[in-house]
Amino acid sequence: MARFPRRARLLKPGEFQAALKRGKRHNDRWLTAACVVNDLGHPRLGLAIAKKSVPLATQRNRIKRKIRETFRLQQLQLPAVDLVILARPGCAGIPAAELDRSLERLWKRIAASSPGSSSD
RNA sequence: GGAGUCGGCCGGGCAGCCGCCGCCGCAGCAAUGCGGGGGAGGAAAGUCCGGGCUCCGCAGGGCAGGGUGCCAGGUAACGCCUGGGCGGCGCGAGCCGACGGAAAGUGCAACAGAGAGCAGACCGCCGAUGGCCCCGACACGACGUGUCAGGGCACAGGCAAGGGUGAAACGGUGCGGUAAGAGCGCACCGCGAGUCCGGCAACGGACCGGCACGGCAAACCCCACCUGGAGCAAGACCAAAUAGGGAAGGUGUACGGCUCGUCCGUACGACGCGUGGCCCGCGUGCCUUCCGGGUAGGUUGCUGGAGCGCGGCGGUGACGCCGCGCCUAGAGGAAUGGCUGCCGUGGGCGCGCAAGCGUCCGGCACAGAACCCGGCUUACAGGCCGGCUCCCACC
RNA sequence: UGGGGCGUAGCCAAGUGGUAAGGCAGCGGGUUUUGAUCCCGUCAUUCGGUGGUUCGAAUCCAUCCGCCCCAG
Repeated sequence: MARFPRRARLLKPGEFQAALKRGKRHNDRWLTAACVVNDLGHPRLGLAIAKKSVPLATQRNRIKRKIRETFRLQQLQLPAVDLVILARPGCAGIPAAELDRSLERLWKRIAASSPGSSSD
């Protein structure tokens, strides 16, 4: 069952810093993913949707929900990495389906980049 | 039926599956699992005001600084709200107004213009009075003087009505008046720190007075009232690792003593650096335990409150009082979502005389709690309810 | 989330009630064989927007918009 508990998230500033500083980056048209391997056996997600890129709070929330939902559904196919998703400027008003396609491309690239995917 | 105006309210609905965040119950050492129940707004926004709460400061009062500004009331408080006054807009219902003081003082007014503040005379008007010139009549006396009547000049002087400048020119209109004019006089309007009456007051009415007192206080200012500073990243508690602070104990060598012990006394400390050694100088102990401050991190503040609903009473109203009922988000890199079906609603297209039916839509606003309230302001697809006004038609 | 600051030509900016300084850049001209330098001229229909006060607003007041900084 695809759940999304607290342990599957990045919680502390240090964890974000580590992913952003040492992580490998995957860029798409609207989003950037920075990921670094962890030793937990499952992936963890952190979101950094800057106010500068998406000025309206309601749109930031919409994007974050969409990312979390697809992460929830895709996490069994992902390797054990800490990853931070950043919003790039200009993605404020894009339609939901466009965001879905962008996310799908990202998940595939992350899954392909690291050989050992989490199996449980 | 149309146009308008004011007030109140909603701002998608119902299901199914999969998730997210608190709370309660049960099980478990725990992680967690199962069950129940809850989970964004009218603006949650802008942060423009006012409070609560917390810490800091503080005897009281005043000054400075800041704010408010017709009057009265409401309120925890307000720059908010209600009622009233005055002014303006509208046929009207209604709407709008930073709306105290310019007679406390100091200032400001470019350019234009004669003159810009108790001013001024450019064009102009007059020239009654005085002056000069022309002419006539009369008197005296002999070509002059005087008196009177008429005409002219614009010299003295008078005027500020009209023209012109300006945003603004020292009350307005009319009549009288005058040489021409002028509040010089009168009527109405305006004005007034006068008197009386009504009103808690703002203010209004009547009478009286006389024409003096221009504008700007979102210029300084005066008057009245209010006002300490910072903010939940406030503040409180627990508290690693590392470094440093304080306290206690232990830890080196030599000699001597005896009750021969991890004992007592005395002396030298020891190590590193500066020169290998000495003197000298500088620097530093090590180990154990405890204490205090305190970082990371964690806990708390954290949601029951000037609360919401209904009813009654008082008040024109804002609002207040009483009774009954209800519990209604508390996250923390941050939940309140995803997919699907049906309905509602809007638009396009097709069929149909029409009602309507079918189909498509990546149509259905503004927008997301972060300590909590009261306001203001700004954004907002569409829709519902009620009061009132005006116009048209008909009975 | 809270606190603070700024907005004047393409850029840097002065001006704080009375015709919007100055510099760089640009454009036109002059000087020079040509270029650089230098000289002259030109460049603000909304002083971020909208209302208001005033005779008059970049300036004073209200409100909205945009940008930047600080506090983890």
